[in-house]
Amino acid sequence: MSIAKTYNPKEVEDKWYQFWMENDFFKSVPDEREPYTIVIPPPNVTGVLHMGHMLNNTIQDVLVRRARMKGKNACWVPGTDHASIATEAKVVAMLKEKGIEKKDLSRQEFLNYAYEWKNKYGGIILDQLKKLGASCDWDRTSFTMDPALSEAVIDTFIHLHKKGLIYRGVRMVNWDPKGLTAVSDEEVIRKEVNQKLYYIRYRVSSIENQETDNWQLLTDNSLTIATTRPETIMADAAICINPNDERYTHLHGKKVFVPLINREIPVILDEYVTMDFGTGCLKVTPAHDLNDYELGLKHHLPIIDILNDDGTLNQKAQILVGEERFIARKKIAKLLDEAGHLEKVEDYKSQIGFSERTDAAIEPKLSMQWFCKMSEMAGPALDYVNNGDIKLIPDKFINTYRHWMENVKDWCISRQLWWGQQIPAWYAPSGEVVVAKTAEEALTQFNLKPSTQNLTPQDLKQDEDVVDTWFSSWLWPISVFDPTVCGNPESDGNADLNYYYPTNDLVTAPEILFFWVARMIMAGHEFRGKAPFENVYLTGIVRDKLGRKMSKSLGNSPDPLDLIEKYGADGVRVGMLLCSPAGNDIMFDESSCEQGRNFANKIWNAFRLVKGWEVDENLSNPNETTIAWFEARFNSALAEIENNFSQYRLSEALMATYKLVWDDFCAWYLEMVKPAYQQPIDATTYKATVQYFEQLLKVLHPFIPFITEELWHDEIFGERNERDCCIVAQLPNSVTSNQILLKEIETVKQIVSEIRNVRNSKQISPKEALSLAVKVNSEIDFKAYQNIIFKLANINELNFVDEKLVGAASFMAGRDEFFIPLAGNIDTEVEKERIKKEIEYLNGFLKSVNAKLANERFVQNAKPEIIANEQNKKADAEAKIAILQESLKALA
RNA sequence: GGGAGAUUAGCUCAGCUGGUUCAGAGCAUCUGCCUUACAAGCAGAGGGUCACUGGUUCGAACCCAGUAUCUCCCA
Repeated sequence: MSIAKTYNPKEVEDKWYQFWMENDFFKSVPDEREPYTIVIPPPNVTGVLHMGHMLNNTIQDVLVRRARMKGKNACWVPGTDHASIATEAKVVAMLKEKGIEKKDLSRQEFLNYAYEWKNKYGGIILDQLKKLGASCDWDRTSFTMDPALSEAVIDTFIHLHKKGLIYRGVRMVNWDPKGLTAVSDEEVIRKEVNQKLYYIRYRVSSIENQETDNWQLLTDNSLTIATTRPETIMADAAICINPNDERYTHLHGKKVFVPLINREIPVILDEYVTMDFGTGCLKVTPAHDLNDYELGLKHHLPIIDILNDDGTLNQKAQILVGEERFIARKKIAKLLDEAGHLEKVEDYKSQIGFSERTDAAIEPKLSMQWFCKMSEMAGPALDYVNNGDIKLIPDKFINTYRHWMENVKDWCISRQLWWGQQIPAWYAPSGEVVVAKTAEEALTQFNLKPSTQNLTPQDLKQDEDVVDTWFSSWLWPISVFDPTVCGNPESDGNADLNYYYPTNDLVTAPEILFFWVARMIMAGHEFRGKAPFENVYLTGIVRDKLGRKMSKSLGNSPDPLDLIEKYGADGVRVGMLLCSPAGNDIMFDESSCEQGRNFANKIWNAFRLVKGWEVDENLSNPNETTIAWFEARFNSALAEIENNFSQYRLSEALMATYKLVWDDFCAWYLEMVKPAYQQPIDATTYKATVQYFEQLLKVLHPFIPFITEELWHDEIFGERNERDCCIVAQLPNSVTSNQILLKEIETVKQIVSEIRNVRNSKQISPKEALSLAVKVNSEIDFKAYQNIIFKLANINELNFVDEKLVGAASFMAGRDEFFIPLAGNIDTEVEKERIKKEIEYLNGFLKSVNAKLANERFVQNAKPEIIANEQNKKADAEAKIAILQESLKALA
């Protein structure tokens, strides 16, 4: 049966994935082996696979497969997070299409729809990972809203509240008026927007000292402020000026009237105000601006909130009540103008925050929220990284991590949504609140207080809000194994947790270093007293080849499944890994997948060659040297690959593997041992080659699992028992390799190349056999390599000579001189020129070496081995020059 | 505005503790080849003032300072 000339991934990938699953090769249960654990960064349950996931999960799979093949009990836990905002938005949109409004549903009805949606679409992304070959233990698939994991979240909330680390407070949050929820800083996208800067005059209530030298800004007893948000003047609590601003010293201690509503507010002094921005007078609106809020706190200003949750103006605004904020802005500009308060309007560009989910302009808003105190937890979390218990890869991220942890702000954990874990806080009719797991427990707590006794369960109302999704995912490395220890740090934990935790590696993106990685470390410390992982491998952002971030809106992201369809999963994996050193953004170009596909095809064809060989037991082995060489080469490459992995240099490990297979094995080894067309091969060489092939499949497997598994089961490798599969084969350990042999074969390769060059330049066909003579000046025994040279360079005789050959093409390899007699085919002038050039080069080299050695300070300061090295170089160059000069003489 | 990082071949990147002529790899390009494993291939070749300017050193792509450009994070 003939094998296809090109490898067809489609025919084999699904088959082997199925096979691995059926045989439970991904499954892990605790045993006596050393565990190797990765928890997946749970993708958003609403998500579909994008290139970022591809990169991230390819890396994880390489690490997991490699660990498995090193005899560890490898466990990769998959799962998804419930992504409250994104999912709720999707469900709301879906309901809307059906003509159902969220506000018409009860909480439970809404959740039923949401679960229905999740059950239908929530697994898509995990199925896509299977196409990539991800060897996750699917039996362990977790979801952040699984009952047990949700309970862990609630228990954690109660635990931290008890410890005083969770509190309720009025704080400035990023309010999404469209989504009607607070969003985290990370969910706010800043964009530059063209705006207007309105210059508004406020009347000063009394001016005692009119001896001012700046009347442009102070006409008619007024001052002028510049603002982009004129609709918020009704919420003004003060005007702030810089105390050092000499233009305004006369305003110290004065009051002004807010235009249109004529409310009197004070002029306050603070160096916070930039004197050269706008007019140097700042309106302070504590309820609607974060900086103003802080200024307000500092100066004890009242907080006047004039906005409703949906972004319309409320009663406190006194005017334009009920108008939407942007409409109100236009209207108030008109009103101000009509009343003579609007001095001028300028165009102005500034950064505005938009909700990642709804794209509504974020409104800074004071709101009653639940917060998690970060200062106490940040300390230990920082220590783990500072003292090296957790390594960030690459370590340049330590600075960023440190900076963030040292300036950590409290975490707003409540979200005004239904999809998520409902906050376990219960309110009495009086408004008093207790935190408890159930209404009954809450009742017990209330009954202990004199002010809230004799309540019935019906009197209690649970907090409407849910907790932030990150409040689930920070427990992830623990809760996927044993959710019950969350909130119960004194618990011993189950067998799984004790075996798998702490996990080994976490592979994630640097942009969530803080709000996920750091918080997992906090939670790990809180509940286990141990960091959740040892290494954090930070991948880059996948960009297109123009350097733009891949995004749906730009449409510049290829569909990963299309890529797999086109290049095979193995090809895409190689393509992703080749261009992705840790921590660097990757400029993704489809051509790298093509390279990956070509690589798989190369392996396929190497296999076809070997498979096509017929063995003749009577033949003796002519390839002893070659076989020994590849053994050495394989081991030295293995050591290099090992070293790359130990430093998480995956792209380099792959490249080393790629070269080992393509260059060393295919281009050299196979060419060296390959019998002539339709000739049989000797048994020893065949056996060695098949064995090497099998070893290479193992080394390749973590990178390209499908083709390696496919080939693994071919009959050339002999009868295999059922569980003898590439995925669980054990990687060989590198043993010391024969360095002399490695070096000498390098010389042999050079000789072959030189002969090919001679053919090329003299236009001699590769089919025409040539004769070779060598004048040996080194220790190398070329007899041992004769066969190789004969075969690869089509040489039919090798003569050992003591004198230079005249009328021959010549070259040097190391110190040895080689001649190819080519009667009448040698242009001595060209030859002389070539040799002269080489001498010139060597002289230049020698000069630089001599200069070093003649330098007293070099000889004094440099390390002895470096000096010895220079002396070697000198001797070597001198010897070569001598030989070349003789050659020159011989030609003359 | 504050902080972090980057700048090496056309592209993507290595270059560890300053020490071989150290300037590398892969891809791309160019020139030959349809040599029965592979044209998704084979054999060759070209290509760089290591962003710039100074400094330290016997010696700098590497260390230091400044400049320029870019990226990211925070405000």
